[in-house]
Amino acid sequence: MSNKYTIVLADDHAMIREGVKNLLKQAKDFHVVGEASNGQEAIDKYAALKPNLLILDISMPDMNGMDAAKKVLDMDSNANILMLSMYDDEDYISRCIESGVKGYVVKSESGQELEYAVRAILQGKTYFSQKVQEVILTKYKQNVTRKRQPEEIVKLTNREVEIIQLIDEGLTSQQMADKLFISPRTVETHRANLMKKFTVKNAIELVKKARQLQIIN
Amino acid sequence: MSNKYTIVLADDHAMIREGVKNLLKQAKDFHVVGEASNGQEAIDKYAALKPNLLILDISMPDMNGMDAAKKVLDMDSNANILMLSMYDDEDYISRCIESGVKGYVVKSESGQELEYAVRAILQGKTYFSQKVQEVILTKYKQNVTRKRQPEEIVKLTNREVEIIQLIDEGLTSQQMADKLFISPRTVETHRANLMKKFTVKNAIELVKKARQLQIIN
DNA sequence: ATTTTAATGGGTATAAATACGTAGGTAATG
DNA sequence: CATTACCTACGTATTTATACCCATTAAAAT
Repeated sequence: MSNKYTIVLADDHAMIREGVKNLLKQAKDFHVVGEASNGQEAIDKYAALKPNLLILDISMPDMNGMDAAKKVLDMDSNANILMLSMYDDEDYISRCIESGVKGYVVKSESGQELEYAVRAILQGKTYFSQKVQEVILTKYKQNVTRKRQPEEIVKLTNREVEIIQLIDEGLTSQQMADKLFISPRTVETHRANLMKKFTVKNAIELVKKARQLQIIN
Repeated sequence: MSNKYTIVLADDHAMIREGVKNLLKQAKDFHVVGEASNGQEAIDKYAALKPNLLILDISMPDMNGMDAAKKVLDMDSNANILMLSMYDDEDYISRCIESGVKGYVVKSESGQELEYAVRAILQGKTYFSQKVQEVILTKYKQNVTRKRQPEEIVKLTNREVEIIQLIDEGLTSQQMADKLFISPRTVETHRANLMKKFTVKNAIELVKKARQLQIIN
Protein backbone atom coordinates (compact mmCIF):
# COMPACT_ATOMS: atom_id res chain seq x y z
CA MET A 1 0.00 0.00 0.00
CA SER A 2 2.75 2.42 0.97
CA ASN A 3 4.76 2.46 -2.25
CA LYS A 4 1.83 2.60 -4.63
CA TYR A 5 1.79 5.53 -7.01
CA THR A 6 -1.00 7.98 -6.19
CA ILE A 7 -3.23 9.30 -8.94
CA VAL A 8 -5.96 11.93 -9.12
CA LEU A 9 -8.40 11.46 -11.96
CA ALA A 10 -10.47 14.31 -13.43
CA ASP A 11 -13.16 13.77 -16.03
CA ASP A 12 -16.68 15.10 -16.04
CA HIS A 13 -18.10 11.81 -17.21
CA ALA A 14 -18.53 9.47 -14.27
CA MET A 15 -18.72 6.51 -16.59
CA ILE A 16 -15.37 7.30 -18.12
CA ARG A 17 -13.82 7.76 -14.70
CA GLU A 18 -15.01 4.33 -13.74
CA GLY A 19 -13.65 2.86 -16.93
CA VAL A 20 -10.24 4.41 -16.43
CA LYS A 21 -10.17 3.35 -12.81
CA ASN A 22 -10.87 -0.20 -13.85
CA LEU A 23 -8.06 -0.07 -16.34
CA LEU A 24 -5.65 1.27 -13.74
CA LYS A 25 -6.81 -1.22 -11.15
CA GLN A 26 -5.48 -4.06 -13.28
CA ALA A 27 -1.99 -2.78 -12.65
CA LYS A 28 -1.40 -3.35 -8.96
CA ASP A 29 0.87 -0.42 -8.29
CA PHE A 30 -1.50 2.43 -9.09
CA HIS A 31 -3.83 3.94 -6.57
CA VAL A 32 -6.51 6.45 -7.50
CA VAL A 33 -6.67 8.58 -4.38
CA GLY A 34 -9.01 11.26 -5.68
CA GLU A 35 -11.45 12.13 -8.41
CA ALA A 36 -12.82 15.35 -9.84
CA SER A 37 -15.57 16.17 -12.29
CA ASN A 38 -14.40 19.65 -13.28
CA GLY A 39 -11.25 21.69 -13.58
CA GLN A 40 -11.57 23.61 -10.34
CA GLU A 41 -12.12 20.44 -8.37
CA ALA A 42 -9.10 18.92 -10.04
CA ILE A 43 -6.91 21.80 -8.92
CA ASP A 44 -8.23 21.57 -5.36
CA LYS A 45 -7.73 17.84 -5.20
CA TYR A 46 -4.23 18.17 -6.56
CA ALA A 47 -3.32 20.80 -3.98
CA ALA A 48 -4.77 18.74 -1.16
CA LEU A 49 -3.50 15.30 -2.14
CA LYS A 50 -0.27 16.04 -4.04
CA PRO A 51 -0.58 12.89 -6.12
CA ASN A 52 2.24 11.45 -8.23
CA LEU A 53 0.08 11.92 -11.29
CA LEU A 54 -2.89 14.02 -12.32
CA ILE A 55 -4.97 12.73 -15.21
CA LEU A 56 -7.02 15.54 -16.76
CA ASP A 57 -9.76 15.39 -19.34
CA ILE A 58 -9.50 18.26 -21.83
CA SER A 59 -13.15 19.20 -21.89
CA MET A 60 -14.78 19.73 -18.55
CA PRO A 61 -17.30 22.24 -17.23
CA ASP A 62 -16.32 25.07 -14.88
CA MET A 63 -12.72 25.03 -15.98
CA ASN A 64 -11.39 22.96 -18.85
CA GLY A 65 -8.50 20.60 -18.52
CA MET A 66 -6.02 22.79 -20.33
CA ASP A 67 -6.59 25.78 -18.09
CA ALA A 68 -6.56 23.53 -15.06
CA ALA A 69 -3.22 22.08 -16.15
CA LYS A 70 -1.75 25.56 -16.41
CA LYS A 71 -2.93 26.49 -12.93
CA VAL A 72 -1.55 23.32 -11.42
CA LEU A 73 1.79 23.84 -13.14
CA ASP A 74 1.84 27.40 -11.82
CA MET A 75 1.55 26.02 -8.31
CA ASP A 76 3.90 23.11 -8.81
CA SER A 77 6.12 23.20 -11.86
CA ASN A 78 7.10 19.58 -11.25
CA ALA A 79 3.53 18.32 -11.40
CA ASN A 80 3.04 15.20 -13.48
CA ILE A 81 0.03 15.76 -15.70
CA LEU A 82 -1.42 13.42 -18.28
CA MET A 83 -4.03 14.86 -20.60
CA LEU A 84 -6.80 12.57 -21.76
CA SER A 85 -8.88 13.84 -24.65
CA MET A 86 -11.66 12.95 -27.04
CA TYR A 87 -9.89 14.95 -29.71
CA ASP A 88 -6.60 14.76 -31.49
CA ASP A 89 -6.71 18.37 -32.68
CA GLU A 90 -3.31 19.81 -33.29
CA ASP A 91 -4.38 22.99 -31.59
CA TYR A 92 -5.20 21.22 -28.33
CA ILE A 93 -2.10 19.11 -28.46
CA SER A 94 0.24 22.01 -29.08
CA ARG A 95 -1.28 24.09 -26.35
CA CYS A 96 -1.02 21.27 -23.86
CA ILE A 97 2.58 20.53 -24.72
CA GLU A 98 3.40 24.21 -24.52
CA SER A 99 1.94 24.39 -21.03
CA GLY A 100 4.26 21.61 -19.88
CA VAL A 101 2.15 18.52 -19.41
CA LYS A 102 3.99 15.20 -19.42
CA GLY A 103 1.66 13.24 -21.67
CA TYR A 104 -1.36 13.22 -23.94
CA VAL A 105 -3.52 10.26 -24.86
CA VAL A 106 -6.63 10.22 -27.06
CA LYS A 107 -9.63 8.30 -25.78
CA SER A 108 -10.12 6.46 -29.01
CA GLU A 109 -6.90 4.63 -28.32
CA SER A 110 -6.57 1.45 -26.33
CA GLY A 111 -6.31 1.21 -22.60
CA GLN A 112 -2.84 -0.14 -23.19
CA GLU A 113 -1.77 3.30 -24.42
CA LEU A 114 -3.08 4.82 -21.23
CA GLU A 115 -1.15 2.40 -19.08
CA TYR A 116 2.04 3.02 -21.04
CA ALA A 117 1.58 6.73 -20.58
CA VAL A 118 0.94 6.50 -16.86
CA ARG A 119 3.93 4.26 -16.33
CA ALA A 120 6.26 6.40 -18.44
CA ILE A 121 5.31 9.60 -16.68
CA LEU A 122 5.65 8.07 -13.23
CA GLN A 123 9.17 7.07 -14.21
CA GLY A 124 9.97 10.67 -15.00
CA LYS A 125 9.59 10.38 -18.76
CA THR A 126 7.04 11.87 -21.08
CA TYR A 127 4.59 9.96 -23.21
CA PHE A 128 2.63 11.06 -26.23
CA SER A 129 0.45 8.41 -27.78
CA GLN A 130 0.57 7.04 -31.30
CA LYS A 131 -2.16 9.35 -32.58
CA VAL A 132 -0.59 12.38 -30.97
CA GLN A 133 2.78 11.54 -32.45
CA GLU A 134 1.18 11.31 -35.88
CA VAL A 135 -0.40 14.72 -35.47
CA ILE A 136 2.86 16.21 -34.31
CA LEU A 137 4.73 14.70 -37.22
CA THR A 138 2.17 15.95 -39.74
CA LYS A 139 2.40 19.44 -38.34
CA TYR A 140 6.16 19.30 -38.28
CA LYS A 141 6.24 18.37 -41.94
CA GLN A 142 3.97 21.29 -42.77
CA ASN A 143 6.23 23.68 -40.93
CA VAL A 144 9.31 22.39 -42.63
CA THR A 145 7.67 22.63 -46.01
CA ARG A 146 6.09 26.06 -45.89
CA LYS A 147 7.20 28.74 -43.51
CA ARG A 148 4.62 29.18 -40.79
CA GLN A 149 2.61 32.32 -41.15
CA PRO A 150 2.40 34.22 -37.88
CA GLU A 151 -1.42 33.76 -37.82
CA GLU A 152 -1.62 37.39 -36.75
CA ILE A 153 -3.30 37.41 -33.39
CA VAL A 154 -5.87 40.16 -33.40
CA LYS A 155 -6.59 41.58 -29.99
CA LEU A 156 -9.85 43.41 -29.47
CA THR A 157 -10.56 45.91 -26.75
CA ASN A 158 -13.63 45.49 -24.54
CA ARG A 159 -15.45 48.24 -26.35
CA GLU A 160 -14.69 46.68 -29.70
CA VAL A 161 -16.07 43.35 -28.59
CA GLU A 162 -19.18 45.13 -27.37
CA ILE A 163 -19.59 46.91 -30.68
CA ILE A 164 -19.12 43.77 -32.73
CA GLN A 165 -21.76 41.99 -30.71
CA LEU A 166 -24.23 44.80 -31.36
CA ILE A 167 -23.38 44.78 -35.05
CA ASP A 168 -24.14 41.08 -35.03
CA GLU A 169 -27.51 41.84 -33.46
CA GLY A 170 -28.30 44.00 -36.46
CA LEU A 171 -28.13 47.42 -34.84
CA THR A 172 -27.15 50.49 -36.85
CA SER A 173 -24.42 52.81 -35.64
CA GLN A 174 -27.04 55.29 -34.49
CA GLN A 175 -28.85 52.64 -32.46
CA MET A 176 -25.60 51.52 -30.87
CA ALA A 177 -24.76 55.11 -30.04
CA ASP A 178 -28.12 55.54 -28.31
CA LYS A 179 -27.67 52.32 -26.41
CA LEU A 180 -24.13 53.07 -25.26
CA PHE A 181 -24.64 56.81 -24.72
CA ILE A 182 -21.83 57.76 -27.05
CA SER A 183 -21.63 59.57 -30.35
CA PRO A 184 -22.45 57.71 -33.56
CA ARG A 185 -19.08 58.94 -34.79
CA THR A 186 -17.39 57.01 -32.02
CA VAL A 187 -19.24 53.91 -33.02
CA GLU A 188 -18.12 54.46 -36.58
CA THR A 189 -14.55 54.81 -35.44
CA HIS A 190 -14.80 51.49 -33.65
CA ARG A 191 -16.30 49.89 -36.74
CA ALA A 192 -13.47 51.24 -38.87
CA ASN A 193 -10.85 50.03 -36.42
CA LEU A 194 -12.46 46.60 -36.30
CA MET A 195 -12.56 46.33 -40.06
CA LYS A 196 -8.94 47.34 -40.24
CA LYS A 197 -7.91 44.80 -37.62
CA PHE A 198 -9.68 42.00 -39.42
CA THR A 199 -8.77 43.30 -42.87
CA VAL A 200 -12.32 43.09 -44.12
CA LYS A 201 -14.37 45.64 -45.95
CA ASN A 202 -17.88 45.46 -44.60
CA ALA A 203 -19.93 44.51 -41.57
CA ILE A 204 -21.01 41.15 -42.87
CA GLU A 205 -17.47 39.92 -43.30
CA LEU A 206 -16.68 41.41 -39.93
CA VAL A 207 -19.37 39.37 -38.24
CA LYS A 208 -18.29 36.24 -40.06
CA LYS A 209 -14.67 36.67 -39.01
CA ALA A 210 -15.68 37.34 -35.45
CA ARG A 211 -17.68 34.16 -35.42
CA GLN A 212 -14.76 32.19 -36.81
CA LEU A 213 -12.60 33.58 -34.03
CA GLN A 214 -15.20 32.65 -31.42
CA ILE A 215 -15.71 36.27 -30.45
CA ILE A 216 -19.43 35.98 -31.02
CA ASN A 217 -21.84 33.03 -30.99
CA MET B 1 -22.33 -19.92 -20.50
CA SER B 2 -25.45 -20.98 -22.36
CA ASN B 3 -27.99 -18.75 -20.66
CA LYS B 4 -25.89 -15.60 -20.56
CA TYR B 5 -27.33 -12.57 -22.28
CA THR B 6 -25.42 -11.68 -25.44
CA ILE B 7 -24.43 -8.09 -26.08
CA VAL B 8 -22.83 -6.26 -29.00
CA LEU B 9 -21.10 -3.05 -28.07
CA ALA B 10 -20.46 -0.21 -30.54
CA ASP B 11 -18.42 2.85 -29.70
CA ASP B 12 -15.63 4.42 -31.69
CA HIS B 13 -13.51 4.97 -28.62
CA ALA B 14 -11.67 1.80 -27.72
CA MET B 15 -11.05 3.08 -24.24
CA ILE B 16 -14.72 3.58 -23.60
CA ARG B 17 -15.52 0.15 -24.96
CA GLU B 18 -13.07 -1.36 -22.51
CA GLY B 19 -14.58 0.64 -19.67
CA VAL B 20 -18.11 -0.47 -20.49
CA LYS B 21 -17.00 -4.05 -20.89
CA ASN B 22 -15.41 -3.96 -17.45
CA LEU B 23 -18.60 -2.59 -15.99
CA LEU B 24 -20.67 -5.30 -17.62
CA LYS B 25 -18.20 -7.99 -16.63
CA GLN B 26 -18.95 -7.35 -12.97
CA ALA B 27 -22.44 -8.72 -13.56
CA LYS B 28 -21.96 -12.38 -14.29
CA ASP B 29 -24.86 -12.88 -16.66
CA PHE B 30 -23.78 -10.52 -19.48
CA HIS B 31 -21.58 -11.59 -22.31
CA VAL B 32 -20.15 -9.13 -24.82
CA VAL B 33 -20.00 -11.25 -27.94
CA GLY B 34 -19.04 -8.54 -30.42
CA GLU B 35 -17.70 -5.03 -30.70
CA ALA B 36 -17.83 -2.34 -33.37
CA SER B 37 -16.15 0.99 -33.81
CA ASN B 38 -18.57 2.51 -36.29
CA GLY B 39 -22.21 2.36 -37.29
CA GLN B 40 -21.79 0.13 -40.31
CA GLU B 41 -19.81 -2.41 -38.35
CA ALA B 42 -22.45 -2.36 -35.65
CA ILE B 43 -25.15 -3.23 -38.16
CA ASP B 44 -23.07 -6.06 -39.62
CA LYS B 45 -22.25 -7.47 -36.21
CA TYR B 46 -25.89 -7.29 -35.19
CA ALA B 47 -26.99 -9.13 -38.31
CA ALA B 48 -24.34 -11.79 -37.86
CA LEU B 49 -24.60 -12.34 -34.12
CA LYS B 50 -28.23 -11.47 -33.33
CA PRO B 51 -27.39 -10.43 -29.77
CA ASN B 52 -29.99 -9.90 -27.05
CA LEU B 53 -28.87 -6.30 -26.81
CA LEU B 54 -27.07 -3.77 -28.98
CA ILE B 55 -25.39 -0.89 -27.20
CA LEU B 56 -24.79 2.01 -29.59
CA ASP B 57 -22.82 5.20 -29.12
CA ILE B 58 -24.58 8.17 -30.69
CA SER B 59 -21.56 9.70 -32.33
CA MET B 60 -19.46 7.39 -34.47
CA PRO B 61 -17.69 7.77 -37.79
CA ASP B 62 -18.96 6.18 -40.99
CA MET B 63 -22.52 5.96 -39.71
CA ASN B 64 -23.69 7.51 -36.49
CA GLY B 65 -25.49 5.57 -33.82
CA MET B 66 -28.90 7.01 -34.55
CA ASP B 67 -28.85 6.06 -38.20
CA ALA B 68 -27.43 2.66 -37.32
CA ALA B 69 -30.28 2.13 -34.84
CA LYS B 70 -32.83 2.90 -37.55
CA LYS B 71 -31.26 0.45 -39.95
CA VAL B 72 -31.14 -2.31 -37.35
CA LEU B 73 -34.77 -1.71 -36.42
CA ASP B 74 -35.68 -1.85 -40.10
CA MET B 75 -34.16 -5.32 -40.26
CA ASP B 76 -35.46 -6.50 -36.92
CA SER B 77 -38.25 -4.48 -35.34
CA ASN B 78 -37.82 -6.39 -32.08
CA ALA B 79 -34.17 -5.44 -31.71
CA ASN B 80 -33.16 -4.33 -28.24
CA ILE B 81 -31.10 -1.20 -28.59
CA LEU B 82 -29.58 0.92 -25.87
CA MET B 83 -28.18 4.30 -26.87
CA LEU B 84 -25.15 5.58 -25.02
CA SER B 85 -24.33 9.21 -25.54
CA MET B 86 -22.05 12.02 -24.48
CA TYR B 87 -24.94 14.43 -24.87
CA ASP B 88 -28.32 14.90 -23.27
CA ASP B 89 -29.65 17.07 -26.10
CA GLU B 90 -33.39 16.92 -26.40
CA ASP B 91 -33.04 16.67 -30.13
CA TYR B 92 -30.95 13.50 -29.96
CA ILE B 93 -33.14 11.97 -27.31
CA SER B 94 -36.38 12.60 -29.14
CA ARG B 95 -35.04 11.24 -32.40
CA CYS B 96 -33.78 8.09 -30.72
CA ILE B 97 -37.04 7.48 -28.91
CA GLU B 98 -38.96 8.09 -32.10
CA SER B 99 -36.86 5.50 -33.91
CA GLY B 100 -37.83 2.90 -31.32
CA VAL B 101 -34.77 2.27 -29.20
CA LYS B 102 -35.37 0.70 -25.81
CA GLY B 103 -33.13 2.88 -23.72
CA TYR B 104 -30.86 5.93 -23.55
CA VAL B 105 -28.11 6.62 -21.03
CA VAL B 106 -25.76 9.60 -20.87
CA LYS B 107 -22.09 8.88 -20.33
CA SER B 108 -21.77 11.43 -17.56
CA GLU B 109 -23.97 9.20 -15.45
CA SER B 110 -22.77 6.35 -13.25
CA GLY B 111 -22.07 2.85 -14.39
CA GLN B 112 -24.95 1.82 -12.17
CA GLU B 113 -27.33 3.58 -14.57
CA LEU B 114 -25.90 1.62 -17.42
CA GLU B 115 -26.38 -1.66 -15.61
CA TYR B 116 -29.96 -0.78 -14.70
CA ALA B 117 -30.65 0.05 -18.31
CA VAL B 118 -29.13 -3.15 -19.65
CA ARG B 119 -31.02 -5.27 -17.16
CA ALA B 120 -34.34 -3.54 -17.74
CA ILE B 121 -34.12 -3.85 -21.50
CA LEU B 122 -33.14 -7.51 -21.34
CA GLN B 123 -36.27 -8.08 -19.28
CA GLY B 124 -38.37 -6.58 -22.05
CA LYS B 125 -38.78 -3.19 -20.44
CA THR B 126 -37.46 0.21 -21.49
CA TYR B 127 -35.07 2.38 -19.53
CA PHE B 128 -34.33 6.05 -19.81
CA SER B 129 -31.82 7.40 -17.36
CA GLN B 130 -32.29 10.12 -14.78
CA LYS B 131 -30.84 12.84 -17.00
CA VAL B 132 -32.90 11.77 -19.97
CA GLN B 133 -36.07 11.74 -17.90
CA GLU B 134 -35.31 15.29 -16.78
CA VAL B 135 -34.88 16.45 -20.33
CA ILE B 136 -38.10 14.75 -21.39
CA LEU B 137 -39.98 16.30 -18.50
CA THR B 138 -38.64 19.77 -19.24
CA LYS B 139 -39.68 19.50 -22.84
CA TYR B 140 -43.07 18.12 -21.90
CA LYS B 141 -43.66 21.09 -19.63
CA GLN B 142 -42.73 23.51 -22.38
CA ASN B 143 -45.20 21.93 -24.75
CA VAL B 144 -47.99 21.96 -22.19
CA THR B 145 -47.33 25.54 -21.15
CA ARG B 146 -47.13 27.44 -24.39
CA LYS B 147 -48.69 26.27 -27.58
CA ARG B 148 -45.99 25.52 -30.08
CA GLN B 149 -45.84 28.11 -32.82
CA PRO B 150 -45.88 26.73 -36.40
CA GLU B 151 -42.53 28.41 -37.19
CA GLU B 152 -43.83 29.93 -40.45
CA ILE B 153 -42.18 28.20 -43.36
CA VAL B 154 -40.51 30.69 -45.67
CA LYS B 155 -39.88 29.43 -49.16
CA LEU B 156 -37.06 30.98 -51.16
CA THR B 157 -36.64 30.89 -54.92
CA ASN B 158 -33.40 29.63 -56.43
CA ARG B 159 -32.32 33.13 -57.26
CA GLU B 160 -33.01 34.31 -53.75
CA VAL B 161 -30.91 31.55 -52.29
CA GLU B 162 -28.13 32.49 -54.67
CA ILE B 163 -28.35 36.13 -53.66
CA ILE B 164 -28.35 35.39 -49.95
CA GLN B 165 -25.25 33.26 -50.32
CA LEU B 166 -23.45 36.09 -52.06
CA ILE B 167 -24.58 38.54 -49.41
CA ASP B 168 -23.09 36.20 -46.85
CA GLU B 169 -19.84 36.25 -48.76
CA GLY B 170 -19.73 40.00 -48.28
CA LEU B 171 -20.43 41.13 -51.84
CA THR B 172 -22.16 44.42 -52.55
CA SER B 173 -25.19 44.58 -54.81
CA GLN B 174 -23.02 45.94 -57.60
CA GLN B 175 -20.57 43.05 -57.27
CA MET B 176 -23.39 40.55 -57.31
CA ALA B 177 -24.85 42.19 -60.39
CA ASP B 178 -21.52 41.90 -62.19
CA LYS B 179 -21.18 38.29 -61.15
CA LEU B 180 -24.70 37.28 -62.18
CA PHE B 181 -24.89 39.50 -65.29
CA ILE B 182 -28.01 41.27 -64.07
CA SER B 183 -28.78 44.83 -63.06
CA PRO B 184 -27.89 46.02 -59.58
CA ARG B 185 -31.49 47.09 -59.32
CA THR B 186 -32.58 43.49 -59.71
CA VAL B 187 -30.25 42.46 -56.96
CA GLU B 188 -31.73 45.15 -54.80
CA THR B 189 -35.20 43.87 -55.52
CA HIS B 190 -34.15 40.40 -54.43
CA ARG B 191 -32.64 41.83 -51.27
CA ALA B 192 -35.84 43.68 -50.51
CA ASN B 193 -37.97 40.58 -51.13
CA LEU B 194 -35.69 38.53 -48.91
CA MET B 195 -35.86 41.04 -46.10
CA LYS B 196 -39.62 41.13 -46.38
CA LYS B 197 -39.88 37.34 -46.31
CA PHE B 198 -37.76 37.10 -43.21
CA THR B 199 -39.19 40.25 -41.65
CA VAL B 200 -35.79 41.70 -40.93
CA LYS B 201 -34.42 45.13 -41.64
CA ASN B 202 -30.84 44.71 -42.76
CA ALA B 203 -28.40 42.31 -44.36
CA ILE B 204 -26.81 41.19 -41.16
CA GLU B 205 -30.06 39.97 -39.68
CA LEU B 206 -30.84 38.42 -43.03
CA VAL B 207 -27.66 36.38 -42.98
CA LYS B 208 -28.28 35.36 -39.39
CA LYS B 209 -31.78 34.19 -40.13
CA ALA B 210 -30.64 32.29 -43.18
CA ARG B 211 -28.06 30.53 -41.09
CA GLN B 212 -30.62 29.60 -38.48
CA LEU B 213 -32.78 28.12 -41.22
CA GLN B 214 -29.82 26.17 -42.60
CA ILE B 215 -29.97 28.00 -45.91
CA ILE B 216 -26.33 28.97 -45.61
CA ASN B 217 -23.41 27.40 -43.70
C1' DA C 1 8.33 61.19 -16.83
C1' DT C 2 7.27 59.80 -21.19
C1' DT C 3 4.97 56.76 -24.33
C1' DT C 4 1.23 53.84 -25.62
C1' DT C 5 -3.41 52.30 -25.58
C1' DA C 6 -8.32 52.83 -25.29
C1' DA C 7 -12.09 55.45 -25.83
C1' DT C 8 -13.98 59.39 -27.27
C1' DG C 9 -15.45 62.72 -31.09
C1' DG C 10 -15.25 65.52 -35.52
C1' DG C 11 -15.02 66.95 -41.06
C1' DT C 12 -15.88 65.69 -45.56
C1' DA C 13 -16.98 62.85 -49.22
C1' DT C 14 -18.54 58.89 -51.56
C1' DA C 15 -20.59 54.29 -51.79
C1' DA C 16 -23.99 51.29 -50.47
C1' DA C 17 -28.22 49.91 -48.53
C1' DT C 18 -32.93 50.53 -47.51
C1' DA C 19 -37.88 52.14 -48.29
C1' DC C 20 -41.31 53.16 -50.89
C1' DG C 21 -43.42 52.66 -55.45
C1' DT C 22 -44.19 50.36 -60.25
C1' DA C 23 -43.98 47.06 -64.12
C1' DG C 24 -42.73 43.85 -68.28
C1' DG C 25 -41.80 39.03 -69.91
C1' DT C 26 -42.04 34.17 -69.45
C1' DA C 27 -43.06 29.69 -67.90
C1' DA C 28 -45.92 26.91 -65.33
C1' DT C 29 -50.47 25.84 -63.65
C1' DG C 30 -55.29 25.96 -62.84
C1' DC D 1 -57.60 31.54 -70.94
C1' DA D 2 -56.57 33.55 -66.72
C1' DT D 3 -53.69 33.34 -62.87
C1' DT D 4 -49.64 32.89 -60.42
C1' DA D 5 -44.76 32.64 -59.51
C1' DC D 6 -40.34 34.11 -60.74
C1' DC D 7 -36.94 36.97 -62.55
C1' DT D 8 -36.13 40.98 -64.39
C1' DA D 9 -35.66 46.32 -64.05
C1' DC D 10 -36.41 51.34 -63.02
C1' DG D 11 -37.44 56.06 -60.15
C1' DT D 12 -36.86 58.67 -56.17
C1' DA D 13 -35.63 59.66 -51.64
C1' DT D 14 -33.49 58.77 -47.35
C1' DT D 15 -30.61 56.41 -44.25
C1' DT D 16 -26.36 53.87 -43.30
C1' DA D 17 -21.95 52.57 -44.06
C1' DT D 18 -17.37 53.22 -45.52
C1' DA D 19 -12.92 55.83 -46.49
C1' DC D 20 -9.90 58.94 -45.75
C1' DC D 21 -8.23 62.58 -42.69
C1' DC D 22 -7.78 64.39 -37.77
C1' DA D 23 -7.83 65.50 -32.36
C1' DT D 24 -8.56 65.12 -27.18
C1' DT D 25 -8.57 62.81 -22.85
C1' DA D 26 -7.73 59.38 -19.19
C1' DA D 27 -5.58 55.44 -17.95
C1' DA D 28 -1.95 52.16 -18.25
C1' DA D 29 2.49 50.74 -19.19
C1' DT D 30 7.50 51.55 -19.64
